[in-house]
Parts: sequence; C-alpha cells; structure tokens
Amino acid sequence: MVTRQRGRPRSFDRPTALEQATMAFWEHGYETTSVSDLTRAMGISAPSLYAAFGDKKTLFEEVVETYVLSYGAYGGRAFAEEVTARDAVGRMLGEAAHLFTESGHPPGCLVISAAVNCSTPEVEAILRDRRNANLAFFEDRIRRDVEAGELPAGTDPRALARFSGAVLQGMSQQARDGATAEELAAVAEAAMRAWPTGGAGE
Amino acid sequence: MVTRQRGRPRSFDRPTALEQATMAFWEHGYETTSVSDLTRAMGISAPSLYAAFGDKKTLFEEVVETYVLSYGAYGGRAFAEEVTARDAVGRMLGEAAHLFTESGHPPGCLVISAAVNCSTPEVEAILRDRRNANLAFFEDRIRRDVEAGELPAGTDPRALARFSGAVLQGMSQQARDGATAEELAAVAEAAMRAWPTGGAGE
DNA sequence: GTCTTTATGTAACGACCACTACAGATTTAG
DNA sequence: CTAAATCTGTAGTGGTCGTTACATAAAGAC
Repeated sequence: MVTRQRGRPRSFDRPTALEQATMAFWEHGYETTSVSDLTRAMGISAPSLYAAFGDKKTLFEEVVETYVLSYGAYGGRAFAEEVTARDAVGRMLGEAAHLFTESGHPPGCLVISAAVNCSTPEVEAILRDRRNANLAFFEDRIRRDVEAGELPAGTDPRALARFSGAVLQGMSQQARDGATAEELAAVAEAAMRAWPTGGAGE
Repeated sequence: MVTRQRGRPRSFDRPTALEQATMAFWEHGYETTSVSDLTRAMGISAPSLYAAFGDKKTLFEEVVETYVLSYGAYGGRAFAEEVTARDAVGRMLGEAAHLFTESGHPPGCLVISAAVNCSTPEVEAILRDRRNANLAFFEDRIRRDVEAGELPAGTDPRALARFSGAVLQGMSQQARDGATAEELAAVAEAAMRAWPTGGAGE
C-alpha cells in the first residue's frame, strides 16, 4: 500500500519534469543550460526544482542515470542480445545512426556531448567516466571473442574497442553537425569493414 | 619602411598574447573561458584585450584562424603532399594521434571541441562550418581518386569522407578523455583497414 | 477545528559574466 | 614646448548565474 505524503502534494509530474530537463541538457549541454532554462522547460519554479531534484549538478546526475537506461540503452541491449562482439558493435553503430538523428529529441548522444568543456570538473568526469567504462566494456567483450577464437588471434582488443568508440563519438558529433541517418549509417557500415572477420574457430 | 605608431606603444607582444588566448580556448572551450580567464592567461587587462583584439567572439575567430594555419595545418599538409586520398587520410590520422596528445598544449583538436554546446550560435557555427568544409574537402579528394581508378569503382566518397572525419573527431575526444598517443595510433591504424585498397588502375 | 508537514510563488542573495567610461601615462608630430 | 594619438589601470556598468529566505497554500494527523 502506498501511503500518501503528509504535506501539500507536488503540483507537477516528477518523471515528466525530469524528461523535460533531459531534453534541455541533451540539446544545450550542462554548462549552457541555465537553471532558468530548466525551470522554463520543466514548467516549474526554481524552489520546486531544488526541492524535487536538489541542485543543478544533482539533477544532471539523475538525468544521466535515466538517459543511459532509456535512450542510451541500445548499446547494452546490442551486447546483451548479440552473440559476438562484432555483431554487437555493428548493431550498436547501425542503431546509433538512426537514434542520433531521429525526431522527437536532440541529435547525437547526451553522454558524448553534454559535458564537453565544462567549468565544473566533477560534471565533466561524470560523463567521461561513463565513456571510458564503455570502452573498457567493449574491450572486455572483444578480448573474450579473441580468446574464444571468434576473432583472429592477432586482434588487439583495446585498439578495436577504442576504434569502435571513436566512430560512435564521431557519429554523435556529426549528427549534431547536421548529418542524416543515411550518412551516419554509411559511416557505421564503413567502420565495420575495419573489423576482422572469423578466427581460428571458424 | 615601417612607420612607428603615433600614440603610446603597446606594452605586450600581440602574437604572444594571441597564442596564450589560443591555449586558454583550446583547453576550456569558448564558453567556459571567461574574459577574466583570458586577461589572466594573456597577462593584460580587459581594456587592452578589447583594444587589441575586439570582443571575445572576434578574438576567438582570430584564434581559430591562426590555429588552423599552425597546429591545425597537418591535415592540409597531408593532402597537399600525399598523392592519394588514402595516403593523405592515413598520414593525417597517424599524425593526429601524436598531435592530439603531445605536451606543450591541451589535448585534442580546438576545431573539434572548443565550441560544443555554445550559448552563442554564431560561435558554434564558426567551427561547425570548418568541420563540414573539411568533410567536403575529403569527399572531393576521394571522389577524384575513385574517378582516377585509384580507389574501387563502387567506393562511396561521401561515406568514406564522413567515416574518416568521424574517426578524427572520436580520436580528439578520446585524447581529451585521457587516451595515449599509442592508443590513438592504434585507432588510426584500425580505421585505415576500413579503406579499400587499389582500384581499376592498379 | 489546530498542528505539522510539505510545496509553492515572490523576490531576493552574492558572484560572476562580457564589456566600457574615464583619467592618467607614454608616444609622435609639429 | 604643446597638441594629438594611442595604450594602460581602475573601477565600474547592467545582466545573468546558481541558489535560497520567507511567507503562503494545501495536504494529512489528531
């Protein structure tokens, strides 16, 4: 049973406001999105924002956490559902080409672009750590495939992981620079030609 | 004959101050670098800055113009000195791996990272236009090689240009995320495996 | 009803932003 | 020498930043 809160009830829908904050941060980045921009986008006043979400940095952290579980979940899904790292990265890049350009939200990836050149080093670190963690995750999955003979023995897992991440990051910036889904899909397809095919286990 | 200025002479070296402004913008980006940061880095007062360089945006434009002719000239040199687009891009990415990480200046590329998420749209456009112009230049050189039979007939010049630019952009962000020259060189090497080799003219 | 709790709107806080008015300093021109 | 020109340092301009104090409103507890 959900017991009702004691005091005056909140006059706005918290998840909706969080989503609107996500859109604002996604489009303009952490630094350029002012609290005034946020209150306007969320349709609430500053005290309501601070009461419901804490300060700007805490709100951003919550935005990032929900983003990676929704808009940013395609990468994890690809690795969870595809058997090989090659198929996972190929699917991730292919889906990114469309997700980075689809209407209904800003172009590109929030994790890649929202905290570049940030005056608060901790905020920059929030996204940088996620990007580097993703690279480490790619590397781990590639290494497992190399050890399983799924990829050639000479394959460098770290280089292939970094390469794949670099293409994803480049695609995000190009989406923000105006690239179309088709153009990005062609980039993703080109990138997969750099991947070795088959290993000792074929 | 160089006639001396009429009034009180400038007390600082203009090119040196411009270089120090370049370092500040390169490291922190346009938005995050305040005029106060600039005057501190350049060792001059705000009125001197405004008298010598105009406002912040004008100074940034001059910084970008000198940057692309110095630190950012390696791409143009590669295309000017290498015969094929493939060799030019391979050399450009290989040199970028070192330039993006060498000591003495901030990591990555100013044109790629200094005006991401900028509250002044015109400033964002300054760098975005340069990035897109570079892609168009890559595409043109690749198309010429395809037409000359230097690259396979089925090659998509636009896709290969965008792919190459995406790798460069990803390498820049990874340099800023802490990647080493060796790691980026491996990314560049991996990227070149996506390039077709030889054409009808072999 | 009153008390407590929580949310709200108004209206401000000090700090910093890009930028500049102004007076004094330092030069050449005559 | 004086006059004109240019640069320099001080000290500000109005505006926006992130954040919050305060009084009021709206709910449950009793």
